[in-house]
Amino acid sequence: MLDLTDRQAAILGFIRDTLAERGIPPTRAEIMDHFGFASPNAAQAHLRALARRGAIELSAGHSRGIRLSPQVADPDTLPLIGRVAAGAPILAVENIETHHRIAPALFRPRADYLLRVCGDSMIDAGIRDDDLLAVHATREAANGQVVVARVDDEVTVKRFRRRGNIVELLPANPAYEPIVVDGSSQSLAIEGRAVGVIRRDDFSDRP
Amino acid sequence: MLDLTDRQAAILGFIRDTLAERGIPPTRAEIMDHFGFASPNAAQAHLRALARRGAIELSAGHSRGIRLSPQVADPDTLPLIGRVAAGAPILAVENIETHHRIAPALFRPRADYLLRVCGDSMIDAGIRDDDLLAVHATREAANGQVVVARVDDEVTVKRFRRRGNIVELLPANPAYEPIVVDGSSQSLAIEGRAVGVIRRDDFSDRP
DNA sequence: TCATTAGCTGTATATATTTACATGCAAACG
DNA sequence: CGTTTGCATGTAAATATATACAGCTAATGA
Repeated sequence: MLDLTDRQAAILGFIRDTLAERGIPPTRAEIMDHFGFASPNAAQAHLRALARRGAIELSAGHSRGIRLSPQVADPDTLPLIGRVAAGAPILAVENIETHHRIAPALFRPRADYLLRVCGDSMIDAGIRDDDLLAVHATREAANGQVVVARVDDEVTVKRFRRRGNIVELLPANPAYEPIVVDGSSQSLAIEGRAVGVIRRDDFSDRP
Repeated sequence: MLDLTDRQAAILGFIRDTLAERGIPPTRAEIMDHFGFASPNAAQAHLRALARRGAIELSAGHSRGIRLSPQVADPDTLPLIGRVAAGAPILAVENIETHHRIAPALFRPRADYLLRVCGDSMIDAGIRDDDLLAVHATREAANGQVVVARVDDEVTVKRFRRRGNIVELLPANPAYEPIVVDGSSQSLAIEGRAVGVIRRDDFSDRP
């Protein structure tokens, strides 16, 4: 995912540890001491490498100006995907609205991201407009599971059903029609499986 | 709780904000700039005052050596309440099944605990058996809101409606009857308001 | 083979940061 | 009434910190 060398991973680990133990990131000199470097510049070079790889962000001119990037910072956050740009991978940066502090392991299997649900086509399955759907990223789906699918660049949430060569994407709402994909005229890709839902709502019956 | 002056609370708030926005605590000079002080010593004096009151901890000789004390740093877990023992306060230790890593501030107003839902009496409001209901602990409820209420030692989740002296607790499922409390024969206590729901489920239509 | 990258040493310096000291005013406390 | 506390100004110095420059070795890929 981030493709760090062992050494870089160790430096990143030290930053994480310092943050956890002292509440502040380390200075170059502290990194130097911890790893036994003879020059603060060794630490500086590592930090720049980590920044280049997106593991950390550096803020110039400020002491301890090191911040862990969101994915690295807290393994207990999930990116929230809003409107998915046509053609872009779901997890592309431009689709990420924000990160929420929710342990991915709260769900089984583990959630990889949250997807904001648009429309009420799955309402009978208890999935409502504006819900945050917890999604496990996988290409595989079994009949009856609710999946995040991409049909001709359009991302949709539906119940999956395969019959021989034909895949049906079934809404859970009588007002909607099933999507039938025969594999030749349209392209279909399974992006993930729904593993949970989060709703922020006071359930009030008055607007 | 901590008995801070307004000014001290403002300083503490700025430290918290800086931490949230930049990932590092502010320096004395940054505090000075933000509040328009003419001297970094004003900030220094405030920090010492906050440390004396236990709101923060200072580590001498280190830049940005400010850390929020545990009580001040907002906790990022919510207790999960399972079966509520008769007579015990909801948040009593014996009711807490476990803690889940979910930011309380993900919900508005802030969630104080999660309650495992038993039964499907609120299914038409999208609250299902075994869901985790995010609850904001409060004694107050407005008509139409979904509340956690205690009627004669029994804890239940229902929609709240008051008509004069009579309170109705309405299920969202035609198979159930409303609970009517007239305030004399039965005791009623509002424990909190529903502010969200978390479901761990793959939504599969097969058991 | 040459450019690039990772991973360092060593030196130097500008600047960021903490922190002590001296001082003042107003309000609260015993 | 004297003392402490909250809230500041103003100055100065020690020290913590970031960061540039110059160079080195070994491994890697074009």
